[in-house]
Formats: sequence, structure tokens, C-alpha cells
Amino acid sequence: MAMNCLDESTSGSITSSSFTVKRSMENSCQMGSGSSAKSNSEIGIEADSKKLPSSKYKGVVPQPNGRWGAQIYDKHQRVWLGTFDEEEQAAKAYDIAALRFRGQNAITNLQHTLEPHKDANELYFLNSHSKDEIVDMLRKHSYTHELEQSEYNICASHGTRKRHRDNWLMDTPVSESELFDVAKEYLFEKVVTPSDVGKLNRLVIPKQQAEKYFPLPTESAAKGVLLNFEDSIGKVWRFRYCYWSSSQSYVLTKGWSKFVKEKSLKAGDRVSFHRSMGPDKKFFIGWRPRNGSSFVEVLDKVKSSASIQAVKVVRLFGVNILETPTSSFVTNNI
DNA sequence: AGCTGTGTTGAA
DNA sequence: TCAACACAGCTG
Repeated sequence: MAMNCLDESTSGSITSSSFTVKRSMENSCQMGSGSSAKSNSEIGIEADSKKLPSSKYKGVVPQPNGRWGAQIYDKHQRVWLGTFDEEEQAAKAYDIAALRFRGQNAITNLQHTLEPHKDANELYFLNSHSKDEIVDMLRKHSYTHELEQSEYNICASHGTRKRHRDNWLMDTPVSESELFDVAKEYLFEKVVTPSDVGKLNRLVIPKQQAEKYFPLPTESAAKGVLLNFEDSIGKVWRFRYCYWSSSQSYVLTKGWSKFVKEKSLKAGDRVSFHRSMGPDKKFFIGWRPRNGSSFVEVLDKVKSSASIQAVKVVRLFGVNILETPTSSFVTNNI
């Protein structure tokens, strides 16, 4: 996976132009005219050194206890990205923040290998979340995990694409609300369990996501509410959504089994949830098989099936919209 | 008590 | 915009 090495792993890769690490081995041993200078550059911090070792990485600052902090500046203000055991982890945290805050051409610390598909997915993931959310993940060291949980499901785009097709084709002006309607924000994805597709006729929504994206007023928790989700072909699914206090879980109940049946959902498949970025905040549901295509793989299919080399990119409201003769997709916003 | 992350400053 | 430095205040 591309550059998801914040937490434990060590190999990293972020697409970012062709940046090479310039700053290297200086900065690390300026202890006045000290004699014990070298110790700092090799080990994190020495027993009783006064001065903290500088990092060779941008956005990385030493902590008194030998750990490393990461920070980035935005709008004249420092944004703290958390503390890390390893200098490289802090450097990667900075890199990720830089990509989110400054776009994919941002200068990053590490030379990253080129993995177009994965990197594009990651950029899409990055830009589907607010700066605050990304910073949160970095500080909680959960970025890697959330990225892995989240590959974009292209199925969720077909419906609106179809309905807006004429507008794109005829090159007529498209209203702002329609554009917002096309633009969808990725919320989360769940790999469905055997019981999610079994006889219980319900889908468990992970608690954290449920409370974040589908808040349920306590008075309607037991009874539940009806939520509409539009699928990849524009069909609207209506599910009862409620809280089961017995199992302390949020679930989609009534209507869910029909979805399972019609889509032939199997355990291990992925179901994703999206929300339009317009004022109406419609929900969308998508799904794909266990090893289904990633966002970019599908994009490539779109390109080849349309027999075109280049996809026109229109940037509006901070969102890139890929336009082809027959379709439009929303991709990374900067 | 130890650590995080902010307040602050000077340099680029 | 950036990192160095000091340490207030938070956390466990």
C-alpha cells in the first residue's frame, strides 16, 4: 500500500513529483564546541545532553523525552500532528498532512515509490476527509488503519453520473447544486460479516462510524428511523436504522435483507457509504466484492471503454471532476 | 511525574 | 513559514 506506514510498518511511498531529500546530515550535532556532540545524531538523546537533536526531516521536532513531534504550518498557525517514537514516523505524518494541506505536489520528506493506483486511492481518501479529520487520525496514529478500511467504491457514482449525463454531454451550464449533488464524500466502508448477510436480516454499523455519520436522537433510538440510500444504479433503498440496546449496536434492519439478496452480497464483500456534498446531504450506498476494483482501476476501465486517452479535469469548488464524453467522476479535491 | 503540545521568538 | 527552546498544563 502506498505510504500507509505511519503506525508500525516502515516501508513508505507517497507519490509526490520528484522530490529528493536534500537536508541530510547536518544540524544534528551542534553542541557548541562540545566533545560529546556525535552522540546526539546517532541515538535519540543522550542521558544528560542539554541540547535536543535536530531532525533532518521537515516538520519534525525533537521532544525532551527522545520522541519526535510533527507539525505543519497552515494559515500562519502551527498545527500539531502528534508525537511519535520514530523520527521517520513523524516525517511521514508531516508528509501526509502536507499532501492534504498543500496538495499532491507538496514537498515531502521521503522519496516515495510510484504506485499510481494505490496512491490515487490514497489521495482520494485524503481529500475525502477534512483537514481536521486527517490531523485527528495522525495524532491518534490511526491513519493507516482508516486508509486500509476505506477504498473508494466506484459503484456509488453510477447513479448520479447517469442522471447528469445529458448536462455534461451537451455542455450546458450545470447548476451549483447539481455539481454538489455529483460530488460525494466518502464516509466509511465495512467488510460485511457472515451475520450481516445471514438470516439476522440486519447490518451492524460499527459504533464509531454510526455515531459519527448517522447520529440517532436518543428518543428515536429504540424505534429507529428510516434512512434512504441511493445505490450505483440510482435505485433508492430505504432501511430502518436503529439502536439495539441488547447488543449495544447500531443496525440497519428492515429493508437490508432485500439489498443483500438483490446484490448477492457475500461475507467478505465491502459495503461503502457516501454522502453528497450538496445542501441536501443525500446518502449513497455502494458495494463491491471482496477483491473488487479500486477507484482508479475503475477509472482506467472508464477511460479505455470510452476509447480516450485523456480525461478532462474540471476543478470546481475545490473538487476535481473528471469529464469524459459519457461520464463524469468526482475525484480528489485540493 | 512525565509527557505533550503551546507560547514565543528569531531566522530565513 | 519554519524550527528551537522553555515550560504550563494535561494525563494517568
